[in-house]
Amino acid sequence: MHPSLQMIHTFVKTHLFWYHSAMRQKSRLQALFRALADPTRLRLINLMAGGELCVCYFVEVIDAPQPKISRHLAYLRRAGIVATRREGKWMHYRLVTPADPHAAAILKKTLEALKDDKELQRDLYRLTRACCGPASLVELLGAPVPAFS
Amino acid sequence: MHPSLQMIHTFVKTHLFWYHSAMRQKSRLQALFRALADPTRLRLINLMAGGELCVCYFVEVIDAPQPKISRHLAYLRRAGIVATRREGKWMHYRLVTPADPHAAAILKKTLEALKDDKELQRDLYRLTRACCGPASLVELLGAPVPAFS
DNA sequence: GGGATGCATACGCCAAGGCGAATGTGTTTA
DNA sequence: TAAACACATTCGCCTTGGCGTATGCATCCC
Repeated sequence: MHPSLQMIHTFVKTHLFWYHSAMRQKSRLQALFRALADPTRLRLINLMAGGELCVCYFVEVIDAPQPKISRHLAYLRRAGIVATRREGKWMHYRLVTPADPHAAAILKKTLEALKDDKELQRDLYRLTRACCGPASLVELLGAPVPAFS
Repeated sequence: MHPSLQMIHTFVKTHLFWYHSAMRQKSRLQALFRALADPTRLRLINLMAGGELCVCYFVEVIDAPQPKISRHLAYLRRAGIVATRREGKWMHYRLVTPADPHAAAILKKTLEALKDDKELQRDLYRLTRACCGPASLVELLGAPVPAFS
């Protein structure tokens, strides 16, 4: 490869995150499956199925270190499955429908499957407690009330 | 852990492959997604969609070293996505429907998605040539004629 | 402005798994 | 029975990505 092209490639690989991840994926489907092939990410997706949530709820419900949650959310964002919205200190994450209709259909089926999982149903229960129960994050931290279904 | 239990666990982990892989998977879905998160395996699955095939066709169509094909087929077998049938020297691989109806639905959607992929359509074209075209595997090696649709 | 809060990223370590090359195993054929 | 064939497995190397820990960055509050 020509030196200047090598430099460009190195720059792209180092700095342009989205371009880099787009270059690496052989197919949209493969990227989707890699994103779904992790238990924590499946839990996150299941929690977002009811509507957008801010990170503190994920940390509370999943009961994992915050960097772990953030890393998985970043992975989902790179895969184009979730989008973010900033509201002051809080970052809200929500599911987005993939552009590829096939990927969208597979993600939809996946969400239906997650809905039937016992452990993931417990996550949703813990989410309602984190939001609305006694000593909820809403009143403890002033966290924004999620508008989940 | 009690020493004897540790010994059992070590034995299981070393020798009982199925049990080990079953222990490791947090959920059926995660195992399915890991199996689908590879371009070669997606190509294999797409080729099997029309019916069972023996390994030589995969090697011919994918144009990859035979051990690579065998390794990916073994991965799919461990994931419970394919089954095998021996016929003399030849090993036939076929798709099987997962026991979990959700996994089955997702796999079905995936197969539909693969059907629309241009590159994978070229694989199917190459398969017809490998079977039925001039200098096909059927007449070169006496390979069994696949009964694909 | 300075601390506190909410979240993101960097770093080092480790396991999973993909690859080519070599070798092993089971079956047919000569 | 030995060679040929079809396929499976093993080995060493490397990349991906998961994790905890520490740190960086942005925003809000006093």
